[in-house]
Formats: sequence, structure tokens, C-alpha cells
Amino acid sequence: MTNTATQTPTRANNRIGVVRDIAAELFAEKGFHETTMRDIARRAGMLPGSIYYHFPSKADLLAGVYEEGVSRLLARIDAADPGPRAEPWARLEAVMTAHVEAILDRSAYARVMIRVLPDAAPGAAARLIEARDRYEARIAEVIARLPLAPGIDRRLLRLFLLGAANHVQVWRREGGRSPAEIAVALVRLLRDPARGHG
Amino acid sequence: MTNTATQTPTRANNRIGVVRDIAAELFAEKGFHETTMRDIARRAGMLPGSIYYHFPSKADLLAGVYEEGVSRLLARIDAADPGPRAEPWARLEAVMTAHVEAILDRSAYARVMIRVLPDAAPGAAARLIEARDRYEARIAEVIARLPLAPGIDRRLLRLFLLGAANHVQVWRREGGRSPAEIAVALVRLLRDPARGHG
DNA sequence: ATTGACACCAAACAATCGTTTGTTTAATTT
DNA sequence: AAATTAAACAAACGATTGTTTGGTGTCAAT
Repeated sequence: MTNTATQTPTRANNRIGVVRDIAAELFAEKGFHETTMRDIARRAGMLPGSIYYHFPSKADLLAGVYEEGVSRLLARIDAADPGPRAEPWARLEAVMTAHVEAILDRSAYARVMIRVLPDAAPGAAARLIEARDRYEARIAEVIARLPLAPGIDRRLLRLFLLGAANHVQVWRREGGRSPAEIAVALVRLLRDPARGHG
Repeated sequence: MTNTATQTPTRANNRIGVVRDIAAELFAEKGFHETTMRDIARRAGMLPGSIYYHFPSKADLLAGVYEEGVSRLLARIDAADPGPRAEPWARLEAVMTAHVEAILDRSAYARVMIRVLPDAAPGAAARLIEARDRYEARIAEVIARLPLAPGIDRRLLRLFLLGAANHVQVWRREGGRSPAEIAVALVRLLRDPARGHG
């Protein structure tokens, strides 16, 4: 079995991944409009026009990054999720830890989804929103299992939770608390009363 | 005292306010890089070059909007704040209500501060960060008075709170919950345990 | 009446943007 | 070996960007 030719190493579709990776990094670092096709091409070692062989437009490139980002983020969530039979709050803690770790990662895909709003590229906004919803539904699934006090709106809880978690990307500095510590503190703040004896 | 000339109604510095208001609206709606000097000039009924009589650059215009935004936001917070002698949680509720109302307002100044990140305009980033810090210090002041359970990090609490509150701008739709309802729900989530009998 | 700052206009500047076009090289298929 | 296709290059396109330059009418003070 020394046959190495059967795994279809067609030269196709390898640089397209490189281009998308680089676009993800630059979109995450600088934003969509602040990143030019020339920036991406330069880092990929190719010419600006060559990108258009792989992606029909800059907006489509962003959509591709977004959708790949959701897939990767969901994969990380799935890997961290202890499953519906685990204790619900511990489950949320595990999932949120994976989330915070992902958006602070050097892998840029998750960061793009938080930094770049759908209206940055009107031509691809629908695809971006759909991808985002697909992810939020996964989080909603975990929140649905939480035993909550009556009157607590689970949708509001989800939006607050994601808002607080995603904001970490803005204020977190190297050398501070670890992503896991941050996530745990956040979940604990919701689970246990923050109020002391007043 | 019918002297109306002492209040220096020199015709100067009236359109500069209009230009800044319009810039605030467009920056809030579309973002910094997505807004052109021509967009602003058109809405102000003047020519692009004329803006440079009032502001030396686009980045400086953004800084002006930012700083005016902080001033207005602080004014609203001050007006809503019942003061340090009020019950601390009620105080936070009042202040956060004012905050959420401001960032959903048609007045665009507060919205710019949340939508446009300092690194959008490197030339003015220092001024933007300074303005933002000035505001966050005001919130920290209110949080400092809260009676909290031991082990709760007040800085983390502040960052989570602002992250969750600012995220409202992304998901809130017309006709949904009122800003006040949202703010109250958010504070209550921190003050009271969300957890039910599990 | 003259002056001088003020607040703009008119027109252009160089640079950069996303994108298109025609061509070329190298790998694969026939 | 010939034909085909994938994946790029090379070079430009028109449009738009932030900004500059020089002129102009208007108003307040002299």
C-alpha cells in the first residue's frame, strides 16, 4: 500500500484555503473595509486579480470566511459540550469557555464573526446573518436546559451572555486572566447571586 | 441688560456643530470607513473641501464626535443618577437605563462610541481611548458602591455589564422591549440569582 | 469707506479602491 | 503526443478616496 496517488492530491483547492485563512486574519485584525484585496494578495504571495479566480467578489470572500468560522466554532463547541445529560450549568460553563477561548484564539475565524457586522458587506449580508443565527441557535440549545427562576427570559439571557462574552475581545490584554477564568466568572455571575448582604 | 452682543454670537462656529452632528449620524449608521467626507458634506449642504475649514482631518472629525458623545452621555447619566445616597442597586438600574436609552436613541453620538472602535482611525486612537475611559470610570464609580458577595471582581462585572448592554444595539428591533425594560432585566439578572430550583 | 478675518466655493490633486481583461504556465486528461 | 483545464500573472480599468490650493463673497470692526 505505497500508493500515494489515490488520495486525489489534485492541485486544486489548496490555495483557496490559504487565501481564506489570510482574509480571515486580516478581517479580524483590521476590519472588512480596512482590508484591501491587495493586502490579502500580498500575504498570499499572489496578485490581486488572482483572488477572483477563487472568489467572485470581496463580499463573497467575507461570506466564505464567515461560514467557515461558524463551522469551526461549532466544532469547538461540540467538542467541549459534555452533552445534555450533564449538569446544565456545568455544561454552559464548558461551552462558554470554549467560546471565549475561540474568540481570543490566534485562529482568526471566530474573531471575524464578532468584529465584522453583516451590514459591512450588503451584498453578502443575508449569508452572514444566516451563519450567525446557526451559531446562536446552538447556544440557545444549551440555555434552554438551564433551571431558571420564574420570569427569566432565556432569549435575553442568551443575548446578554453573548454580548458580555464577545466584548472580551475588546478589553482583554495579554497576561491577564485566562479565557477559561473569564468564562467561568461570567457564568458564575449569572448562576449565583452577585449581591452581598446589603 | 438688553446687551445681546456679549455672548459672542459671531457667525463663527455654527455650521461646525451641524457638520459634527451629521458626521455622528453617518458614523453611527455606516461606520467610519464606510462614510466618506463627501457623504457628510452633501448632507450638510456644502462642499467636501469646506469641512477642512472646521476639522483638520477625517480622524480629527471622528475624535470630535467621540468626545462630544462622551460629554452628552455623561450628562444623561448624571441626570439619571439618584446619587451616592440612594440604594446602590437602584442607582445602577437608573444609570444603566439611561445608558441603554442613549445607545438606542436617534441621537447618534452615543452610538458612534460603541460602533466605531479606536483602531479605525489610528491617527486619533489615543483621543478616542481617553474619551472612552472617561466614561467607563463614571460607571465604575457606581459599581464601586454595590454590596457584592465576596470574591466578585468589580472590574469584570463592569466589563460584562457594558458588553451586554452595548450588544443591545446589534440585536434590538423596533417594537420589542423598551430600553428601560432591557436595562432593568439586565441589572436584575446580576442582582438576583438567575438559577431556579435545580 | 476700508480692512481683515471668517466661512465657504470651485476645482483639482495624487493615491488607492474593487474589479476586469487577455495571456501564460503547468498539471491533468484523452 | 495532443487537447484541455486549473491557477495563476501582467496590466490596466474607471471610480472613489481624503485632501489641498487658490479664490470669493460676507460680515464685524475700524
